[in-house]
Formats: sequence, C-alpha cells, structure tokens
Amino acid sequence: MVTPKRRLTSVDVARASGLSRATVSYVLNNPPGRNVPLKTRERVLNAAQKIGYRPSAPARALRAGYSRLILGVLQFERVDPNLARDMHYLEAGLAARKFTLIWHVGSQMASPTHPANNLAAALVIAIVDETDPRFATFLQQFGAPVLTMANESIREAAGRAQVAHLAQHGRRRIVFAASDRPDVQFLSRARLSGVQQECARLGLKAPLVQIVPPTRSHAREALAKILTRRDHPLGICCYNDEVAFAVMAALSDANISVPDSVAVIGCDDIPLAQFTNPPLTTVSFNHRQFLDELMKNILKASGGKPLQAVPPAPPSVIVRGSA
Amino acid sequence: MVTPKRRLTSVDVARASGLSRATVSYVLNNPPGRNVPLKTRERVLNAAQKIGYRPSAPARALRAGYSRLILGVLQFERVDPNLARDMHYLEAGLAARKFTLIWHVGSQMASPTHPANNLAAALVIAIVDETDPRFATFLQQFGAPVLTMANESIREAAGRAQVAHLAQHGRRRIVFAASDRPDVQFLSRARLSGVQQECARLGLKAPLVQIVPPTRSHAREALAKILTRRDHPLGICCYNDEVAFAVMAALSDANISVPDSVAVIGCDDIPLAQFTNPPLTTVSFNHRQFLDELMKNILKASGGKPLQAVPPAPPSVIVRGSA
DNA sequence: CTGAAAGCGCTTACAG
DNA sequence: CTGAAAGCGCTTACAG
Repeated sequence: MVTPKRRLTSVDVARASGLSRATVSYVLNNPPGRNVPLKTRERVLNAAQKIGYRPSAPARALRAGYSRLILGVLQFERVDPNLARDMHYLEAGLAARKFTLIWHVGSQMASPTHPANNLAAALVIAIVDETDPRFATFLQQFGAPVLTMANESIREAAGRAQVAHLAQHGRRRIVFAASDRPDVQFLSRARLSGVQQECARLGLKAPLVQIVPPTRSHAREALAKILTRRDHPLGICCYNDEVAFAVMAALSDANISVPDSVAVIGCDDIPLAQFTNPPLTTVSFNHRQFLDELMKNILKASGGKPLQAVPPAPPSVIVRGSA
Repeated sequence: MVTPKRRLTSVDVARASGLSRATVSYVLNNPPGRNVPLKTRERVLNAAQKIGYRPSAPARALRAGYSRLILGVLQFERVDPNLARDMHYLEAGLAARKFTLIWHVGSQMASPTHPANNLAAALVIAIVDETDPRFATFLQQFGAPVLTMANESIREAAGRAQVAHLAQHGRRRIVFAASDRPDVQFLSRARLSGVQQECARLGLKAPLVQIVPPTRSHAREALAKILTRRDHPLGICCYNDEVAFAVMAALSDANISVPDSVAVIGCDDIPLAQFTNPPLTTVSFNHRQFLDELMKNILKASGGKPLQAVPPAPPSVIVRGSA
C-alpha cells in the first residue's frame, strides 16, 4: 500500500517512539526544569533520526513568537577575504549557541509588507552605510532589533594611522586617493576625515584629494596633475588596497619610483597586497577582539537586553615597501 | 490608557479598516478569482500602512506549507566582484517575482534536526563543491529541492581556452599554476582537466603542475625550479587571477620578462587584473546568459517542476599583455 | 463583501 | 511520563 507523501510531524515521532507528543517536544527542546530520563531521550532521538524528522521552523517561530535566526545585511561588494574570515568566526560562535546566521545581500529595498522579507529574525546585524537614512527604513522592515556594525571612528583611525606612518617616513605633502564607487563614498569620507585630522595635528598642509577611477588609463590621467607637484616629498593615502593597486600601476606607467619619489599606503590588507611592486604597505584592522564583543552584544540583544555600541580595536600598519 | 505592546495582526487591519479579516487577506494576497473593488482595496492598504502592519512570515509559511524564500548556499571566500554583480542581477529578477534570496554562507554543518536551519525555503541554490559528498547531506537538511550551480564543464572550458590562447601565441610548454587553498581543490582539478585536454588535442606535452602558495616568497621558491626549464617557450595557465598575481610577482622578482620569456594567463577577470605589470590577460565568464536560464529554472522548480541542468555560455579570453 | 471556522505544526500549562 | 487542549497568525472554503 502506498502512503501519500506528507510532511513528517512530531506526531510521527511520537508514534514511532511509542511515546507522547509532549515527551517528544520536551526531549527535542530541553526546556529548563524538565529532566527526561536518558533512556527515553534516546528513544525519541532514535525515532526522529530513523524517520528523518525535521521540525518545522515556521511552526516553531509562530508558536514562540521569535526565531533563532539572525539576519546579516550587507552587500556582496563589501565582502573581502578578511571580512569573510571574520564572518565565519562570528557564525561559528553563534552556531555554538544555536543561532543561525543568514544573510540578505541585496540592494533591493522591498516594500515593508512584503512577507518574504519578514523572517521573524531575532536580530538584524547591518554592515551598511549607517549615514544613509534610507537604510533605517529598510532595516526596520525586518521587524527586529538592529545592530549596525559599521563604525565611523575606526575608519577615521585608519586614516590617521596612514598619515602618521607617512609623516614618520618624511612625507610632508599628503594626497588622499579616493574611490569613485558610489556605494563607498560614506566610508571614503570618514577615512578622509581621519587623514585631515592627522595632517592638522602634525602641522602638515591639508591633504589634496584625488578621485582615482578603477581603470588603469583613467587612473593614470587622474594622477598626472598631482604627480607634477613635487614641492614636498609626496605620500599617497589610498582609500583601500584596490585604489592603491590603481595608484601603483599609474606610478609605474609614469616611471615614478615607489617609495623613493612617492610613498603609497593602502588600507585593509587584502591578500593580494603583497604582490604589487614594491609590496604594498597598508593598514590592517584587528577585528577579532571586536567580533568577540559583538557576539556578547548579540546574545544579550536577542535575549531582549538593549544593544550597546561596541568599541573597535585600533588598526595597525603593515609595513611592506611602498611606504 | 497604555495598551501593552503586542504584535499587530490582520485582525488589527480589519478593525482599522472597518472590514473583515477575510477581505484583508484577499486584498493582501490577491488570490486568483477574487476581485476586490478598488475602493475596498485602498481602505485595506491604507489601514495596513497606517498601523504599520507586517504579515507574519512564519504563520504564512505554516499555513501555505511553503515559503517564498530561496536560500543560496555558498562560502564568502567564493565571492568575487563579478559574482557579486551576478548575484545582484539574480536577486533583482527573483524579487520581481516576489521571491527573496537569502544566503547561508557557513561552513557549519549543523545537525539536520537543528530547527534554525529549517527555513522552509522553496528552493536551495548551492554554489558549492558538488563533488564533495558531505555537501549532499548538508544541503538535504534544508528540506527543499537543491539546484547546484557549480558546473564542471564550464571550468574545463576555461582551462581549454587558456591553453588555446597560449598555443596560438607560440607557447609549446604549458604549466598549470594551482592554488593551495583546500576549499578550491575541486575547482582546480576541473580546470586542470581542461588544460590537459587542450594540450593533448594540440599535440603539446602534458602540462607541468605547480602549486603556487599565496605568499610572495613562497611563490618565488615554488616557481624557481620550473623557471629554469627553458626547453620551450613557457606559458603559465593560472588557476585564477589571485594565483596569477603571485606568479607575476615571482617572475618580476626573478627578472623574467612577461610575456617575452614567459606568458601568463589568469582566470576570472577580477577588477584588479588590469593593474599587474604588464596587465593580466585572463579568461572571462559570460554569466548573464547563464543566470537568465537559471532564473527560469528556479521559477519552474519553485512551482514544483523538476529541475534541469543549465548549460553555461562559453568563456572568452580578455587579452591585455601578459600573454 | 461578512462571519465563523478549520487547520498548518509546534510548545507548554494542566490534570492525571 | 501521558493525553487532551489551547493558541501563535495566517489563508481559504463555506454559507449567507
């Protein structure tokens, strides 16, 4: 006789184990103050395993009023190998506490009533432009407390560290090489602000700002004018390592020696940074400490406690050769 | 009088609009064969908007037995700027059809009964190592049809295209520069297979295989022996552009001119590829066409139709200077 | 268009 | 440990 295919429920586990639905649930959820004998536990778990039972997350979430889902929001463009490593670390920590971290990587700002967006997440972690007011609205739609990870002060600190390093190595004229990507302008601004602060503190002239397009020929043209200024030893702070690659290529094309004539410093320490000629000096963020704090904060917040700001660890300079 | 905070339900919308719960649902879901007059529609939508109603996804999923959630599974390490662009395209297309694409990026293979993993997704799109049998088990736990995107034939085609280009430019001795990253070995193998096929087809000797570590000094050492072989004009097919960066740096350190002495070709066409000296010749995938096919397939599959393999478009060589 | 109702699968308080 | 039950919020078939 052929039984029609049907979702397996806790009733099936109860039947298969010869126990009650209540006991099945107690075993599977381990509520405090309910000690099911080991033998009974095993009967339940074996039966569940045997018939291939998987509890329904929607039903659970509906019943509980919340889920153990944590939703990360970011754009794929923001993912670099370092961030990837950090996110694995974060996810492993959350998984150990039975939270699942899933990601919304979209640029799609769907309507708030769009049900598919309503995941009943316990918490939203946003790695987005917190200065963009549209994001506040967007994040609200998920109907969960929001923890914004992006952090202005750490970005400014990176800019300051770049200038401090260049100044220590005798550069008196600072250029900030900005990205032309619209989606990172807010990051770029914060970093520039740090560069400006440090120039002022050290008594240097205000930095020149030059947007560097992401293609070789355009980067070359963009930098041509600035490179004729040789009033002082030039140091170029790049928005990030990608921009630094473009700057290094432009300098190479113009036969300008690095770091003798012009020093270049990047930001992020991507794995490819060591492969420029000369290898790229850059700024590295110490995220580990930050993530540990963040994790504590997440666990608190998903338990209903209010969120608090997490202070980032200071960035450090990785000296390689370009500055 | 202070009302206690409570989740808003469709009952609240019914009350606020002075209509019935059934009507609210009909307006919000637009079921076929139910034509609610425009005026009534507006009353419902305005009320929902006004009180800030957001339907409960878990309740909906529980009722419907399925969700409009599509779960993508990949590792952040696999994300490059090109993939990011493609995924935005895919997501926008799905969003237009009211599907939400979310991502599981973890390496955590949680237990199948872990409820948080049970999202009741309509479909799972996996960008993973399909040759790793553990993934099959892992993906099953999501309890949805699985569409594996990774595709052996396109990878082999990339390897063949690399060799064809090098051979056309007079290289008779082919080296395959492999990655040492454990997580891409299966990709690397497929690409090598394509390289071997094309060498055989063109009557070249079987390619030498050299693992290239991702640090400059180790890459240099690894390539030292191979570079002494000058029996034939050498062409190096790199597993991807990252490996190509390491190879180019090693050649530069050894004062070997590219492409005169040794030609180098990458794979993927990452944005930084143009910034090596000389700029990197590489293989580019035409994903757009593939994604359109994939989208059709997804829509079919989430409607219960069986999945079918999607043939990829052939890759093309971007000629820049290194080969 | 309304109103009353069933039922998706789950957890949990309750009486035994 | 069981058994019967309620209720999370939703959609939808039904009679009116």
